[in-house]
Amino acid sequence: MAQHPTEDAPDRAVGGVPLPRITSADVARESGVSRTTVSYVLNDTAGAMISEETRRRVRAVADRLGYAPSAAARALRSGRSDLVLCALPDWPVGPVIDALLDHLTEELAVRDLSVLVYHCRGHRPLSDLWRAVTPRAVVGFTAFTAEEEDGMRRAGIQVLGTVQDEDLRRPGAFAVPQMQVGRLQVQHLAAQGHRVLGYAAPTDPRVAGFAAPRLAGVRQECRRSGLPAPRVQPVDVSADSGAAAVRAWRTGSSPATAVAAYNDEVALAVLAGLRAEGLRVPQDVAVIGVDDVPAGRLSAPPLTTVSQSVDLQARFLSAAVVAALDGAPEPPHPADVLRLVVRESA
Amino acid sequence: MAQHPTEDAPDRAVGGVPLPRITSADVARESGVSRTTVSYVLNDTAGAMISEETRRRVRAVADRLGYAPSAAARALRSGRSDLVLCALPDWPVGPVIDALLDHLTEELAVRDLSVLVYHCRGHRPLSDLWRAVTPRAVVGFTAFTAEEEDGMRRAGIQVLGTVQDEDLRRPGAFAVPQMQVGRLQVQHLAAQGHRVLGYAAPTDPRVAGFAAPRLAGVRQECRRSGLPAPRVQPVDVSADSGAAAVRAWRTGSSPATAVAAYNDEVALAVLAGLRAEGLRVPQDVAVIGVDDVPAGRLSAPPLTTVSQSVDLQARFLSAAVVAALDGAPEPPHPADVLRLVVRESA
DNA sequence: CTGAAAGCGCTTACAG
DNA sequence: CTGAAAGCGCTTACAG
Repeated sequence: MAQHPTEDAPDRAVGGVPLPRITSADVARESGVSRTTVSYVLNDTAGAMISEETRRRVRAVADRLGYAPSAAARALRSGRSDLVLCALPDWPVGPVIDALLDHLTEELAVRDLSVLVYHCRGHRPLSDLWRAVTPRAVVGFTAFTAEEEDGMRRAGIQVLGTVQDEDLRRPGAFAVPQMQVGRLQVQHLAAQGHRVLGYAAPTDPRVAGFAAPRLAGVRQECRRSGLPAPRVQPVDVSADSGAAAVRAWRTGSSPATAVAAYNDEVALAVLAGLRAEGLRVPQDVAVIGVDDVPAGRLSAPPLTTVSQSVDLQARFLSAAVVAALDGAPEPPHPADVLRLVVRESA
Repeated sequence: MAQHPTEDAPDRAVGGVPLPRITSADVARESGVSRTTVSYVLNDTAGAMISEETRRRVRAVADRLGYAPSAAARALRSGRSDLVLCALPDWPVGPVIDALLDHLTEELAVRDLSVLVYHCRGHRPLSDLWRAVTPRAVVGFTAFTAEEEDGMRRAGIQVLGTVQDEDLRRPGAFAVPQMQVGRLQVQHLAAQGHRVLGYAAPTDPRVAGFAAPRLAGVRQECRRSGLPAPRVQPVDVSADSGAAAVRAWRTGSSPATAVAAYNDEVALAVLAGLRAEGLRVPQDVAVIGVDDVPAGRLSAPPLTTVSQSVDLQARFLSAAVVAALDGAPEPPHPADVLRLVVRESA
């Protein structure tokens, strides 16, 4: 916005008088054919017998006029759009989902599909949106209610979505097995000889859906390996919070010698807390995170973590969307999405 | 996607037979009025004299049937939608823009506007998209070409966009003054008595648009303060890269005693490089970043940085979009968006 | 090889 | 207070 009004803003001066839209009728008139022909040419409709000469002319005129079909009209007519809607949860997404979206956008662009991202916030129900834009598919990075999902399916929209681990066999489900994430953390820690583990849980209640299965996996693996149950402490993104948790873990007759964190960000806070308490990592306390964020490579010491291999997931997700759209069988889930990245902290 | 086919997938079994859409005609028939009346009631059309009794009935039926107007039809009819499109650049966005989007989504939801985010990737031109969804406004977090912007304006779409510092007076422009960011970094460093500065530039060519003005600000402030020109080194997100830059800064007759980094992520890499080279922060070399990311609070030592106060920016952006939509005068740019956050690294 | 015509679902003058 | 009718721009049988 201009801080001071300027004289030379012709675009704005004539503002409020939008030029009429270029329609297929304009292209038809200008190239001396019917709208039918224009539609056939521009959509490469199979079985339309149109001379090369006519095609060339129509395309040239469309280009010259800057014609772009109205998606609204097309959607109204055909009942479908070229849109894939991604619904994001109301918690901060972070680099993993960002990367997933980027990849998906690129993959689907080659199929002439546009990915639109909706941040589920505040009070507009998602249903307003999908009824509005009638996307071909909706990809949820947050759980849908059963009614919502039913509604979309009934409207002929393909629904893919993250689910909790136990629902992974449902059609359209995709998810990293979050329990497995927790198990992997404990396996690594136990292999290093640690027996008493602390668990750094997130404080943001909105991520509870992810946090619960990870912690469940940690608990389960502790049981399996014959370790005592993990000592859970909430940790938010501050050194103070990390330090408080550290003090709690170190008290008692059997202090924890290793900490599994909900994710790298929380792990970084634990690292800072450990530093503040004068404890060495990994000698006094080992730490392992989840996600493999860039900052984890740069911390002191560099963070051992569980990577979710975004690339594999992204490729699978794109393939799953395309398959759903084509009515093709779903692609196989990728194996080995989880990878242990051993650096110095554990 | 199911890992194994399941028997109990009734939703999928009947798939491909989408239920017909509920239309305003259905609501009209069911409530014994005309479609006109349905439209009047549901849109609260001013000047429509409809009995409270009728309104109640229509609304009840609409609810019961789960009626939601077709955005495609509405857009076709009115030439406008309830959508605001945000165009993201093709580089990784990070938490600042994420926060901006979240806030914008919430602000605009109360005006019944939905924010849709488009990751500009690959080969689909943006114009395909805005012609397709005919949004009320397009907010660009990346520069538009002049033709693109012209096209949108002519189609009656409000265009807001980030611009380089020098264009800040253009209508629809919003931007944090990036040069000012660089100046602030140098001012702080100079106030601490540093005279020879290193600059850690990003290696990703896609962020050049942001990097250039920040570095220009650093250069300018060095000149003004009578400091020698900053010694620029590229740094990517790795300790090795940070260490290489550190060695370069420390060689020669007048080694740098402080480093300004393009952003916090790069600053974290510099910190890691300094650590690897056995240098103390800030005693041997001071470091200042930009963005105030969470990881910067947790690093060793905690990172001094320039915060862009996302809240203020978000509020301004929302207000600017709403004003543009209403044809109201643009809100004043927020003052003091930039804030120095002094922690321990400088 | 090409065109006239219907219809997707909505809103809005216009006419009762 | 309410309804019949036009028209937004497109695609697609259908008829030449």
